[in-house]
Amino acid sequence: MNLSIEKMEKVAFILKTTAHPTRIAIVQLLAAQESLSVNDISERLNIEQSLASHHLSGMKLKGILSSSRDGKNVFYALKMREVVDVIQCIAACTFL
Amino acid sequence: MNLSIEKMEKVAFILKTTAHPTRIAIVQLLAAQESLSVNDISERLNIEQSLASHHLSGMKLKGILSSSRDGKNVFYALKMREVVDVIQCIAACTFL
DNA sequence: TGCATACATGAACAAATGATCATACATTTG
DNA sequence: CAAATGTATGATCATTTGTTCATGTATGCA
Repeated sequence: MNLSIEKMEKVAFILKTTAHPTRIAIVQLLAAQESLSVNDISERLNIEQSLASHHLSGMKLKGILSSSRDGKNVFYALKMREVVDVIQCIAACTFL
Repeated sequence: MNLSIEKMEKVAFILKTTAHPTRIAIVQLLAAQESLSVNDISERLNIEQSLASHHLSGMKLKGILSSSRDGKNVFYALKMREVVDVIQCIAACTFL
């Protein structure tokens, strides 16, 4: 395939954005749920609202998630569904 | 589907280990070359020997690469070939 | 044995990251 | 409008990461 430097940097950027247990958990939730509010996520993952918000807005900023407000709630959804495959791919390794 | 906490941590660990332009470049080289010496790699990537060695030994420690000495040279090779697919998967995203 | 080549290692430092806390902003409801 | 609920943000701090430099170790060869 022979990736360019620029492409490798972008790939690294995406991998880095995904490479965290909490963020992987978020992707897993959103792979099954279409969209969830910040509260939903922070409750299900047992983390503080603030921390969830930080992770979510970061992932949105980097193009992995999208969000839309509905009343008091902000719902996040997967935008870059490819990350699901990436996670599944690594998770499928028998030696893990 | 439905990864355990432990599994998510392991996946994050692997992603983190891969998530760096230089390390992605190393994986790309080793996807095409079977095995390369530290010097080969540092020359092709235009980085210092010391830096290449740090990256390589880190990746070995984390199970992504293997190494074997042949005379004065130490040859590194891909051990966890799945990371190639992970990189290709992300790189294939049209929007990158 | 001594020197050159190839790698490894560890200290040191800057920069990035992750978590927490306090607080600000937005929306709905009384 | 005031209070309550849901979310965002920014400061702070500890930890991790990436890089460089100096130096150490291993192997081959004169």
